[in-house]
Amino acid sequence: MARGSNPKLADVARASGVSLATASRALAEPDLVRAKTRERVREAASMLGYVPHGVARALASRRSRTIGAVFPPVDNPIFAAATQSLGHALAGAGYTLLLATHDYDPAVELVATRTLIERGVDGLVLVGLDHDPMMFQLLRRAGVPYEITWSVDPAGFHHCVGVAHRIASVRATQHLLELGHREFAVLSGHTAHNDRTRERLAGVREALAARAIELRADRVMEAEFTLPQARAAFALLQARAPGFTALVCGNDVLAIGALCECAARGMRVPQSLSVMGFDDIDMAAGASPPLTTVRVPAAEIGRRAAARMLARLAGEAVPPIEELQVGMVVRESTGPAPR
Amino acid sequence: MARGSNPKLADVARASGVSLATASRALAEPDLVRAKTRERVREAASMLGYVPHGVARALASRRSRTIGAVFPPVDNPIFAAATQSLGHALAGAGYTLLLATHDYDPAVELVATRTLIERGVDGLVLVGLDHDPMMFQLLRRAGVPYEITWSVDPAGFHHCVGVAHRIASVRATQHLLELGHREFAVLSGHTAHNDRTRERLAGVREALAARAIELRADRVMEAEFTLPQARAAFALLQARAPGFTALVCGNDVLAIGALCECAARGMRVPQSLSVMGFDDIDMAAGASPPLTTVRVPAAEIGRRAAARMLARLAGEAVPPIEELQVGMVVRESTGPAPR
DNA sequence: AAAATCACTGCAAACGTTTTCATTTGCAAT
DNA sequence: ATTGCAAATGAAAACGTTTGCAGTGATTTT
Repeated sequence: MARGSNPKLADVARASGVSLATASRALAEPDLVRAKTRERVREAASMLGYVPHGVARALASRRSRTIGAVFPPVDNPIFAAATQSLGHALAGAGYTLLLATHDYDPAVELVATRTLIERGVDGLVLVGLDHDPMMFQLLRRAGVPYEITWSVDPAGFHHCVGVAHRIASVRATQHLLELGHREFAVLSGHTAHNDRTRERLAGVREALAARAIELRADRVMEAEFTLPQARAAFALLQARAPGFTALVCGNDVLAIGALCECAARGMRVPQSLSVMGFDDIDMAAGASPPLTTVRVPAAEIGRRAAARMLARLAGEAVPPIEELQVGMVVRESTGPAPR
Repeated sequence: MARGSNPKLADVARASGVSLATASRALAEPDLVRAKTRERVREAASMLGYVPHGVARALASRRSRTIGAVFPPVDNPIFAAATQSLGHALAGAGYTLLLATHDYDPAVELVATRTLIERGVDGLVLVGLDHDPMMFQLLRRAGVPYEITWSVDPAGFHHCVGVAHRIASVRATQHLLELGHREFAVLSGHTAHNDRTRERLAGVREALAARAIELRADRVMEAEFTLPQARAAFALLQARAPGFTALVCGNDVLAIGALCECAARGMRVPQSLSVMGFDDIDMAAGASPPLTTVRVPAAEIGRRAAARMLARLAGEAVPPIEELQVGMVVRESTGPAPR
């Protein structure tokens, strides 16, 4: 436990007979010192087992090489994938990802963001546009650059990389309409504090309204993004307002939950009910029946967010808005409407 | 972008007419200053919108209130659950979780660990016992306390909180034996750099050996922990050495992959093949058929790891080893052996 | 040969806190 | 009033780097 006795840069400098400044440069900016000196310092460093003190470095240089991410729970596969690729891309550039999660609670999110800023992150990655108003004030005061993921800001006010949820949702609904469905139900995520969910729901409404088809209020149900909750919500939907032939789900987790419940009650998909997902998580292809869904490039969003942030930190100009394309993936959970 | 102009503690001190030291104490150790002074300082702080500079604080106090975690990819639901609960528990105690992931590559893991140590984490949470030998040297030199999760160290050398993979695996295999199965196959995770996987496989072998039942080498297959890989591996297993009636899987992801492939080829589970999982992820209960598996308390492992680490940092004595109980969850993917 | 340029190197001042130690203050007991 | 003591405060030294500026030779230019 000899933590206090860790070699510091001063020890390396002494061991290699150079000044602190030169030792620092030899390790951080190799081009600035003569090759021979550089080698001497490096050797001394590895000899002593020197590990730079990142905290001190951050204080002195006013950059921590750390990016914070404030995400919903990563037990949702799409967020797991995005954080994964985000972290990977950042690590490749010598940055570390500091991850915080918030359970869809804006207050928790605010605290987490504040904590990350205190920890001195060089940049932040957020999810969606719905935040406590204090968030943006906090971000502005701190002068921390941030990227918003998943959503794109129609006002063009924030840097964003995401997809057009509403349009994708319209397309998905149209797919069902083309199959002849007229009786719709929606298994949505909670719309409070979640603009993606709201947009997706709005997309369904928009597509139906365009054909003058009613979406009954009792056929819209909100549930948490977990399998058990989704099953329960679907059961409730069936009990409350049966008779729909198409179910549009806020995401794949909800859709797969619905499929599980269908299987459990011997309901045939897609013969008696078509189920549409959203996201195209890994599970979707393996579900039974394989889930028709909208592919959202989650990992790509993470990668792009990393790339954009790194570019901005390097002082490069980055287009404020980057919209990624989504695609319908038609599998076997949707079929012609029964009569 | 007025980052440079952020108020610092000195500004707060000046504004409230006290010294730097008193201002620091008023905010960090309220009991040490007179109530009246404390209020004056607090007021000045919120007036100015003062946000403490965590990096400077960490440097001066030699504690960062940050815990690092080096995990396999969190797209595996068990790790997502564990990091989630870990982060939660730490946040509740004013600590931040710094998460790094490593794709089951010991070299990457070593670099990530080193990075976290450089960042000044107060403690580390690792997964399993298989690590680059340099890891422990690094940890010892840095004097950073660490907790190993999932596995328990038989030698009692490290602080651990985990489960007895081998014994659980023996039990799971016995369950299949009791159902009359004699022809076994194993769909295992990669055993390199993964002691949990090896122990689980060893458990199967042990249980079979006890009944003098052979496990043919061509009936053991390793695959990555993803659905598509699992499906492919299962297909290969079927092609290479068909005829087994029981399939023991290294985890639920692999098992569900196998179930998907069974469904795709019209193979009836459990009538013609029994499938056994491991972990009891959310999906397991919803799979079709619902998966028989071994419940591993992933979230609880995260919580306990946090509690243990916090206790140790607070100087409390913590029993070095904590073994959590696992339980068989018998659902519908296992049944009597066909004849 | 002097001057100008260049590539390195070193000194010392940040960076924004916490914490030790000494000093002052407030208050109760003489 | 004085004393004694604890509680509250302040001055200044860390914490381990980076970095602006100045200095040193060596090398080139005039």
